[in-house]
Amino acid sequence: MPRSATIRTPASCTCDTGGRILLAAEQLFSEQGFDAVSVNAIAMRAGVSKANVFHHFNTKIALYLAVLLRARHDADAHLRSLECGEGTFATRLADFAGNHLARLLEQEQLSRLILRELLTIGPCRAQQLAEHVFEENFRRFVLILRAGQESGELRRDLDPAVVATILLGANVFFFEAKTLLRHFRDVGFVETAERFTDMLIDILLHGIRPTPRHSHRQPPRGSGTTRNTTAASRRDRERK
Amino acid sequence: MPRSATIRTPASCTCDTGGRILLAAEQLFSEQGFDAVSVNAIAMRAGVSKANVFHHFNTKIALYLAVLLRARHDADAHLRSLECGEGTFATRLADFAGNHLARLLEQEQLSRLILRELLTIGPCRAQQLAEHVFEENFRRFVLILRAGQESGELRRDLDPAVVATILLGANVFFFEAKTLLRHFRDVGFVETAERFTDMLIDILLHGIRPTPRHSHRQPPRGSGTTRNTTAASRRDRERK
DNA sequence: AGCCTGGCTGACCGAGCGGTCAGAATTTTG
DNA sequence: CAAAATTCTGACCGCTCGGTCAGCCAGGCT
Repeated sequence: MPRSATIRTPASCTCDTGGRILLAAEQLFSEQGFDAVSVNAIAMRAGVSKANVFHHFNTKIALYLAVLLRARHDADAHLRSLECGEGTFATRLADFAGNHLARLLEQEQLSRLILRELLTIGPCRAQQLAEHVFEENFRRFVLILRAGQESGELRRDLDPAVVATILLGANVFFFEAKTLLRHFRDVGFVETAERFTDMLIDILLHGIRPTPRHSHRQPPRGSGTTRNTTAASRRDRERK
Repeated sequence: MPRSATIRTPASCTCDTGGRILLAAEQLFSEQGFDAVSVNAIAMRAGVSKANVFHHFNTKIALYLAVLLRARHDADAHLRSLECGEGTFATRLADFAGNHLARLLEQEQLSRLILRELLTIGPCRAQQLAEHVFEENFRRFVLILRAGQESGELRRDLDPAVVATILLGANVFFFEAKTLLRHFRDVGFVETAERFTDMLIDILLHGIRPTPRHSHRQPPRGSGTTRNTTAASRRDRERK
């Protein structure tokens, strides 16, 4: 039995051959999609023979599943590492939104891979896998929102799932369309994801209609030096 | 010169052979993407021979471009037909959001096609075409928002493009993820797009934090008979 | 030494791909 | 009616695809 029947453990994969294949596959799949990438191309980028790819992963689709599986593993590990329970509702919301968008952007290839999978309808391939990926984040987020409702910091007449959809959708669309948005006029917020998160949270919290609080601070457009920390120093104002 | 060199006019395409091919291609491309669909499959669904497909469209990619072109034509025509200028800012916003989401849903296949195109990075294929599709809608929307700022119904310290991104992103994500969201618990708004639009506009206008206005109307969860008209009868409350 | 085992490879296979072409079938034109 | 033009098809081409297979080669064991 020369073929490795067990799925390769997600860890320990940058030095051995299987890891190189997995890495190459991740890059190519997310750049061009499943169908457009040939096993030969993966083998060439990994610096091995095509037959060797089939030696490590029985079929092309098994390799694809391994890539998706590793994506899920990484996502879970990263998000769980910053499992936050402290802070006000607003700060937790901003933290979640900022971290979610940051992860989308820094794991650009995997994000595209999963979003592409989302568009492929039907019970085919690994849709349930992407489902698991999303459900974990979604539920964790809904929990934060529920807590906000119980503490009185979030309107009780809102469906938390709708709020979650709006926030996640804004982030995902920002990610999907940023190459397009960059070419539009009227758009100046593409390069700084933090500014987008700030404005998103601001809009979600206060709405877009004029209020006495917002009518006076007119020029927040100047790009100051508000950087580095994700969401720690930006919530000086507005608390409770 | 047997081949039709000129691109087929988008209209007049359900009876003649070229139209049948175009229709079949639109369905298959949007279901499975460009690479996963063979010309043979398109020909079979259209009920013609493969060679006949190449008789009407010189190459496979020319056929793909024709499909995208027709999508843009239809989108422009439909959206321009309801070019609204009357009503308050809130109603115009709700109208735009509702119509945008309705079009996403009713033209499901084409929407998926364009979103998939959006995920394929690089200067390849017809990305600039999708760019044109989006830019038209985006600018029209930003114009509505600018008008709201000038009339004092929208905060002047907000970047209109950010507001547009949030709203469009919510709709697009609702569309993309609705098959997934349906399987989640905590989610009960998937089947009725109108309810989602209502809550989205509500959140955008008023924010998610408790206000005296919203603290009393607790149970909007019951699914009444609020249907049929897109956004005409729903703005009885809240005006200026 | 011999041998075995597992990672690895070049050569190969059948299938299906996008695309071509000569010519049949049909319609238009004179 | 016949001729010309157009629409359409079956057979075919070169090519690449996912996948297979016999065997090479290095290292560990006895």
